[in-house]
Amino acid sequence: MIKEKIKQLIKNSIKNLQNEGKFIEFEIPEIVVEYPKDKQHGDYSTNISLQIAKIIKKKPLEIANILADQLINSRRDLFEKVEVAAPGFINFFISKEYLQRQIKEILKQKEKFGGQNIGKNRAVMVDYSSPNVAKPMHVGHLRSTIIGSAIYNLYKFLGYKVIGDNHLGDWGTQFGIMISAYKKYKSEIPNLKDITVSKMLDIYVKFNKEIKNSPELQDIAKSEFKKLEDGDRENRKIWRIIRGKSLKEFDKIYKILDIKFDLVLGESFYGKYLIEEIRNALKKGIAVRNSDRSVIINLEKFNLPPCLIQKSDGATLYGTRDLATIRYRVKKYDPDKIIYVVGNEQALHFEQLFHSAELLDYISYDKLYHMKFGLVLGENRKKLSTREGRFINADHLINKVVELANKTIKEKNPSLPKKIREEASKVIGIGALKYNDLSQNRQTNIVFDWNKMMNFKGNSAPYLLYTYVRLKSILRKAKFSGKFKPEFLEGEIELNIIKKLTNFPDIVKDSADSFQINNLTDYLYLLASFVNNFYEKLPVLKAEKEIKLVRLALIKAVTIVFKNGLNLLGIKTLEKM
RNA sequence: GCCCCCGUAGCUCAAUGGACAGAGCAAUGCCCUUCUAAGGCAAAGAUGCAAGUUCGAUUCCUGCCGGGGGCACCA
Repeated sequence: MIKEKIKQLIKNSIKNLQNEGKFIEFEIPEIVVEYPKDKQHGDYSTNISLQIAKIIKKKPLEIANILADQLINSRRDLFEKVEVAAPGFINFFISKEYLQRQIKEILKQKEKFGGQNIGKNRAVMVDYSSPNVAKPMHVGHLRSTIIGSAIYNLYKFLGYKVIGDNHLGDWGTQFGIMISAYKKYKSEIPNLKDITVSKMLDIYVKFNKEIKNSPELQDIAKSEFKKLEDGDRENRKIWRIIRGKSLKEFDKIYKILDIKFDLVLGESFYGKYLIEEIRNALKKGIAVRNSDRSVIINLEKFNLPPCLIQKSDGATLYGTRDLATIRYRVKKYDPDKIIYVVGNEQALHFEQLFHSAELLDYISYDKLYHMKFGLVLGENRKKLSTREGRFINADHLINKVVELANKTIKEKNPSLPKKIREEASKVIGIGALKYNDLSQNRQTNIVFDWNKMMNFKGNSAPYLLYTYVRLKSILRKAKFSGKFKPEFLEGEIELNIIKKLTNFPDIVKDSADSFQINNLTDYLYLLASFVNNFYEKLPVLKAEKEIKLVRLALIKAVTIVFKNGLNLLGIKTLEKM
């Protein structure tokens, strides 16, 4: 946590100067420490002197020089130099000795470098994946699943008590459609217990097409859902069987992706709280009942359309269940944050939901986060729609990527035994798939592109894994004994790698705080390119004894950080590929 | 019509209001008798338009153009 250290030092320096009467009284502005983009500008930088200059209307360079003097004198062990760059940037160059000590720290920590107890067991809930029952999982849910599980890992690593909840879409009018479709096409399904998910989808799509021609089918679907909600025995039975079948399919995907949840409650779980939910909202005067018997929460003061929580036929909606879910979660876990990993398209819904939850006094608005991401669009740049049967099946995608990985290994490394190859293809293929989603921050919609998904070069998981494998290969040939003399670690290439390694804890924290996992992927990619440059230029096995030992230590330290970093992304590491 | 997201190199992406806008793919030229060439090195290439705030704008404000999504009885 060098960033925090530097922040503290700056604060102290400013206070010292103020005590000496150097600056007139002013509030210390927010101190921001950055990682500069290139080597020339040092290892960390801040433009705090500019901020101060703005407040006290003095020359930034002058202030920067005074501050820099203070800083270097305060920690000669930490900084090699503290340099002022135009117009008011202060660059910190970490000292060689400090870096040499850091490699020992990293090696001491073995497999957990960067794990911190910032969370102190405070709870964070992550709501992710949440596919709709009775439909195949598609790429959109895959994004939520992958991003959600990474954010889960990050918070866990920081010491939070994290609860991952797969909030299944297993309730609502869409289920009314499913039940109606089943009843309509019953003759095609001799035994409900043998129904497959693809058959479910088939009749679902077929029924939706029919709705377009005869809109009265929509009403039938609604009433089937109402019956389900009211406890109709037949509908409950259909629901139970279809739900169970779907869950089995989902579990297969979660298993291959190596994704776990603490809770899989689903929307249906909250059925029993919904009447109370509506009554409660009415009683508090937050919700009102319209003349047609529907119930809404007015959100005009937030410039939002009202949130409907009960339909005129008495049935409940998405919003009702989500409110009940929040209330349940707060009561049971008292989370610091609830993070919803859901696509952009639901932005309005979450705005409504979060404001409603605050109005109802369940939880404050700023503890609720919609971690949104761009939609995955089809090749025609239009939204993929399950209803219309246009989607990319997650199952299919996973198989295809793993298959390609297998083929690639066969080409690149034909001597690798079949069994190892097959294990490696899973790690590489699924890693590539995950990395592709995690390395992007922007909320731009993504046009689904097979070529990109299958790109195993450059900034991709296979590149990171390749780097890791090569390091492991060296460690197999010359075992690292743990003994080395850090003072032999002094080449620029090696020191730059150590600098990078010491950033790791800061990067993990920043990624979690800002929900920007691509900070972490960018970091790992840059580290990998440093390392590739390193073993291209500097021999390890053939180096002189002390140099060899210290380089082995460096490699060992890098593998520790790599392993931690990749695991946080949900990517496993491997020994050979 | 109203609201939200987005517009950066030929393509896909990066950049808490900061330094010279970073990468990868594709295309060009080098490097496998040396720890896995899924690699390394070199050169080339970009902020939709117009004003504004600022010492400083890809980032913030306003307008326009372009793409996508959403707007109570779906989730």
